[in-house]
Amino acid sequence: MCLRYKWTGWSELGGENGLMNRRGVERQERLLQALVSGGSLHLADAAKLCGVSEMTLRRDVSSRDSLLSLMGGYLVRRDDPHYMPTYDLSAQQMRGAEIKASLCRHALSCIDDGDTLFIDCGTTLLPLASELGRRQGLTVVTYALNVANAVSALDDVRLILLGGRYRRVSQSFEGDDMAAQIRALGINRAFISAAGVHPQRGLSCFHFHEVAPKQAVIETAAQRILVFDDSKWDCLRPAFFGALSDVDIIVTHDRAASALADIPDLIPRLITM
Amino acid sequence: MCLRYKWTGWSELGGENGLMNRRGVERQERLLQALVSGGSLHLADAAKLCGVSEMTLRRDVSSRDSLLSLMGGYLVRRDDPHYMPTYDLSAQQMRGAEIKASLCRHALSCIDDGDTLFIDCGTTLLPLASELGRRQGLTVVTYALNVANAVSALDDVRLILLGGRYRRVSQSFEGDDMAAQIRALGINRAFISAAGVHPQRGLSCFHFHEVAPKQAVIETAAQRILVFDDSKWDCLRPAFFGALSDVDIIVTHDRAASALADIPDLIPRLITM
DNA sequence: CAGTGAATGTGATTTTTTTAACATTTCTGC
DNA sequence: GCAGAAATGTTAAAAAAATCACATTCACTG
Repeated sequence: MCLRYKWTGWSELGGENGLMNRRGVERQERLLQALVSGGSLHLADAAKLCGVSEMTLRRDVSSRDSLLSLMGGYLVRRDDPHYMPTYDLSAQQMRGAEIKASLCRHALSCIDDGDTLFIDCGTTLLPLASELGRRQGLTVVTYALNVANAVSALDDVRLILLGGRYRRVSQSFEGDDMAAQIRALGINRAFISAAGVHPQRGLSCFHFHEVAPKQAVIETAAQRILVFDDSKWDCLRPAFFGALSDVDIIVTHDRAASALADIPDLIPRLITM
Repeated sequence: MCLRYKWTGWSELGGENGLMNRRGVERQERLLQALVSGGSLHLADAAKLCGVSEMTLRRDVSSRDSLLSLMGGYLVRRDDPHYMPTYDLSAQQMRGAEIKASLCRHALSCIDDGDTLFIDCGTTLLPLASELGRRQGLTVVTYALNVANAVSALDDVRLILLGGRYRRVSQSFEGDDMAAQIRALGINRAFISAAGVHPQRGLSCFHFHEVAPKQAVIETAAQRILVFDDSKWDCLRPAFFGALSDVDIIVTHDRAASALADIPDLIPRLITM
């Protein structure tokens, strides 16, 4: 006889709002460890390993503080938004990602085997970093954690990370002597990003700690390649780091490309799509 | 009139054995680009994006030469280590992970709010790094990429990464002046890992480039905490970096713990489980 | 040690994904 | 334009996963 007058159900308690219990945390710890080096684990196997039912694991995973997630019956580590900017790509986001990817395809064509590249921070150049496996004998210099992670996955590419204090906002490092370190390296080709590109005022970014490395690279690299998408065109950001004429090549498209094409005697060479 | 005398069905032709057609390859190219930096895409979104039915994409994906794969309704890159199925997760491995996690729980109890910690490379201390969110005002110094990634996810922890040339084998960086940088920092508590711990010969690791930072830390840190599991006990590895008496605290258990407990006048304090 | 609430298990139900079979459209060479 | 093949769409059935409702177990407290 259904006399339970105030039953609210487990959903409310244990669902997406709740926190995991002690043993739940322990289980998660185990599974997380099992997946440290990536990979996925079928729910049934995981349940057998932990000695609990699938349902229990489902409940663990659905708690708000879980670091695991379940997709199609497989447990995977919940994506760190840090270096997984596009987790669950909707059609909208895809557009932006596709644009960046196509910019990077063009940028990739500038690269020769054996180059020593600099890759700037931000998300624009991330697809470039992931595609470098197609060239031989490359060395990549960067001060961005997300770029370093992408490059670290490529077996044939040497990686040099300029360390220092980590800045979450830009996912990059800030160091006193970064400029000096950059000057000590022989950078062949530098891929530079910008949060703002203005026809008169030139290149700017959000964070002041990015200025020193950017300028050091502009100063020392043999070839400087600016890559930016339309959303940055005609924008001013707090920290200026250079002029349009400080770069040798510009990779962009659409609005920015046609505006740039109209500038007479533009110094950088223009690559558009 | 069903006179088709030799109809074998599509399954045989288009299934796992077949190759993709021209447009299929184009579609895949597009989707692959969208997923360059990892992540996943729901089949329905992908279908909308490509302007075809879900079924068509399913057929693309199931062709032998596809670089995409489908898990639980989501498209992912087939080579993405994040989604690689982990087939053989033996109770053995699981046990190792569990041991490391429990060692790290003990290590965590050594930490006070406001500490400046050093965390060594390897997998042993990885669970420690992920748990640091429980303390306030911490600063973490490391030269390991995996540790840096774990710490970068924690909002309240300052991270200082000692950069340089990346070494895949140890997921850490090698730099000329790393020792100098470490000496310039005020490290409060250093968590040190070792690939080999020998009762007489002391502490060793696999890679020579780890020796300089480890020794610099041992030399300068206020408190040195060695963490290792049983599999390292009584082992000699190529590169020696210190003696047992160079550390202040040892966190371990089982075989190693009882052997150490038998050593008279052992200098480091022992924490076991 | 009964009683309570949290944690977990079980099986039915609903939803989603996968597969299969066949219809329809598009392409290609003549 | 037409035949035939290739590519894609549509629908139904099967399989798997996710959710739900409630039963059971466990760990405590008084």
